[in-house]
Amino acid sequence: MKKKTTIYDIAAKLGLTAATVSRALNNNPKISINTRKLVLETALEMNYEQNKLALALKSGKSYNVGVIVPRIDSNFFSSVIRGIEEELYPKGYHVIICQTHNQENIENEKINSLVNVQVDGILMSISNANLEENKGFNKLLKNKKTPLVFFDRKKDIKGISSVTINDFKGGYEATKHLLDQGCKRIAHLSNDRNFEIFRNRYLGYKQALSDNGIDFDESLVIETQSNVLDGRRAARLLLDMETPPDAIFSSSDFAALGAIQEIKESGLNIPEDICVVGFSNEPFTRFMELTTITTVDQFPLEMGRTAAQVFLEEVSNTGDIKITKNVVLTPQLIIRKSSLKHKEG
Amino acid sequence: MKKKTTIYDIAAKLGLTAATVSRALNNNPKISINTRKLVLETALEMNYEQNKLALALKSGKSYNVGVIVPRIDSNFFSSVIRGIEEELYPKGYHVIICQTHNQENIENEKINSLVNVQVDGILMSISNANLEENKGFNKLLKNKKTPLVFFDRKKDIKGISSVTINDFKGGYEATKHLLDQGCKRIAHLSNDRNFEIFRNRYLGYKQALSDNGIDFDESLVIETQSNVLDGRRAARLLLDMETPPDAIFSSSDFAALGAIQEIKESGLNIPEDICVVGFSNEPFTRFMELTTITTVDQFPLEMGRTAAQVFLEEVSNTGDIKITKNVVLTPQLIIRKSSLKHKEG
DNA sequence: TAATCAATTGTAATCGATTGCATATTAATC
DNA sequence: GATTAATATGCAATCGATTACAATTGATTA
Repeated sequence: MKKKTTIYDIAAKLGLTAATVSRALNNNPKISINTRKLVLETALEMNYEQNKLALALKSGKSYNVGVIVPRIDSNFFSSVIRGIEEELYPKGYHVIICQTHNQENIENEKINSLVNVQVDGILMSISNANLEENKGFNKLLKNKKTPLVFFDRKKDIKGISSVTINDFKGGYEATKHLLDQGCKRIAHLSNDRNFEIFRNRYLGYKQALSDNGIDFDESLVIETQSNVLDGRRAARLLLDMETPPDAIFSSSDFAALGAIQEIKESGLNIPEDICVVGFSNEPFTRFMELTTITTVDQFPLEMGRTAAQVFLEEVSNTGDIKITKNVVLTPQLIIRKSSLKHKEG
Repeated sequence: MKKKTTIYDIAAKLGLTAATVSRALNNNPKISINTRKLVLETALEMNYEQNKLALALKSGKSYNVGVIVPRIDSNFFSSVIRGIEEELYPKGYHVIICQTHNQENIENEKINSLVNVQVDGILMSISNANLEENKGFNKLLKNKKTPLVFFDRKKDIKGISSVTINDFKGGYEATKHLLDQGCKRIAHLSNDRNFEIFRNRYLGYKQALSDNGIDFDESLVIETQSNVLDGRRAARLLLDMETPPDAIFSSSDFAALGAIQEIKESGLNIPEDICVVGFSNEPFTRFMELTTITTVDQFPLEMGRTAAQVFLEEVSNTGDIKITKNVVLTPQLIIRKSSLKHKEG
C-alpha cells in the first residue's frame, strides 16, 4: 500500500521545486520545453495523479454537484438523474445523490449537508411547497455562492433558474384530447396544488374545459396521491357518484393505473365507458397488455441534461449580473388505447 | 456573498489560536470548560461550519463513496442505490453515481475517476466480465486502499467482498415451479454467461431439470439481451421450432415481457399453452392486467443496504487482516398468472 | 523558597497543489 | 564590455483544519 506520489516526489527526484512541477503539469508557458518534458515523463513513470482534494481546498471548487430528489427509484427521477450525470461527467463533475422521501426536514438537512461538503451547485426537485420557510434553503439563497437549479417541482423564486415542462399545456392537451374523443364529463385526479406542477396541470385542465364550453364541476376534481392504491380510492369515489364521469385525467400514471383497475373491476370498459389519461409516461403505461395508457411524456432525460447545462452556464458565468434561466420544455401527449375511442381527425 | 467563517476567524475574535478553537470544537479534554463554551457559542454566532474539504485533505477521508452501475434508470439499480444512500447518509457519507452504459472502457475510466477524487470506497455492479484485464481496476485492487464491494454482478476475486442473491437458487426454483405446473419442455432465455449471475441462473435451471429427470436440451437455451425486443426475437425462435417449448424461464423480466407479447400475438395462451417466468420483479410485472408475470424478487433495497454495511465494516476495520465478506441473499419466487395453471400443492 | 506537576494554550508542521513575487541565468543590444 | 531584456526557476504564502510538541501559568509539595 504505497502512498500516492505528489508533485513534491517528482520535484525531489528531478532536483526541482514543487512549483516548477506544478507549472509544468499545467502547461504554464514559463516552463522550458525540456523541463516540461522531463516532468511529464517522470510523472507518468511515477504514476502521478493530481490530488483533487488538495485542488478543491485551494480552488474552492469541489467539482461535485448535489442532486436532491424525493426518491430515486422512480423512472422519472432516475431518468432525470441519468441525464444530469451524462451531461456533467464529461465536464469533470461528479453527481451526489440525495433523497428526501418527500419529507421537509430531510430536505432541509440534505441541503445543508451538500453546502457543507462544498458542492459547486445543487440541482433539485423540491419536496416542500413552502421551501422559502426553510432555514437551510434560505441560507443557500442569501449567500448565492452555490448555484441552484430547480427541475420539475420548482418554486417560482426570483433569481433561481429552473427547467420544467409546460405542465399547463400538458394538462390542457390531455383534456382537449378527451374532449375530442367526445367525453363531456371529465374528472381530474389532482395532487397537492401547492406544487406548481400539479396546480398547472389542473389549470390546463380547467382551461381546456372552458375553451370548449364545458362547465367546470369542482366535484369532479379529487386530490389523489401518486400511487396505485389512492388512484383506486379516487376512482371509487367517482364511480359512486350519481352521474359518474366519462373520462379521467390523472396527474399521475400510478393513480391512473389504480383508476383503470377499479373501473375494470366494476365491470365498465375502457375506453368505451370511461377514457383514462395519465401523466409521466412511466414504462408500465406502454407495457399494459390490453389497455396501454395514454399519458404525457415529460422527457426526463432531456430535462436532466438541460438542468445540467443551465448549471454549467451559471458556474461559467463570472460576471456580476447573474443570469436566471427558466427553461420550459414542451410535453408530448402520447395517445394509447386507454383513451382512444376512434381515430382523431 | 460573505466568506464562510473559519476557525481562524473565531480564534481572532476570541484572542485565541486556531489550534485551541479546533480542539474546543472537537471536544478535546485538554480545553478548559470556559474556553470550550466560549468557542462553541461564538462558532454558533458566527455561523461556523467545518470545511470538509480541508478536513478531507488532512485526513485523507472524503466521506464520499462511489457507486458504479450499468445504468441508473432501471428499477433494480435505482432501488439498490436507494438502499445504499439510505444506509450511508446517516453515517456521514455521500453517494456519487456513475453509469457505465455497459461499456468496459467507460467503466475503466469511472473507476479511475472515482479513485482520483479520493472516494472512501467503491460499490459496483460490473459491466465487464473480464474486469481483471482492466488496468484501472487492477490498480484499485493492488493498492487496496479503497474498499471495494461488488453487488449483483460480481466477479469472484479473492479479497473482494460482495453482496448478491443466490441466482442458482433463483433459477432452480423458477424452473422447479414450472415443472410443478406440469411443464416438460422448458426453454431458457439466458444472457451473457460470462457474468456469474446469468451463469448461475442457467446452472440452477439445468440442475432443476436434471433433478426432475428431464433431459437438458441445449437448443432450448437462447442467449437474449435484457430488453423487450430481444425477448420477442427469442420467443419467435422458440415458437418456430418443430416442437416448441411449453414454458420459458427468462433471466430478465424485460425479455419475458417480449416473449409474452410474441406468444400472445401468435395466438397461443399464457399460461395454458406456454408458461412464462421472468427475473427481477420489475414493477411492470405486477401491473400487467391480464397476465401478471411470475418472477424472482432480488430484494434490491436490501441488497443496497447490505452492500453499504459491508463497506462500513471494511472501513471501520483497522486491523491488518482484511475481512472479506460474501453475503448471499435469498431470492424469492413470486408466482403470478403467467405461470399458474393451477394451485400448487 | 524552590522544585514538581497538572492544566491549558500556543507554535509550527502537515495534508498537496497553486501562484504572485523574487531571483538567477542567459541572450541580446548598444 | 556593460546594460537590458527575456527566460526559467525558486521562495513562500495560501486554502482550513488537525495535532505532536513546546511553553506558560498557577498550584502543590518538599
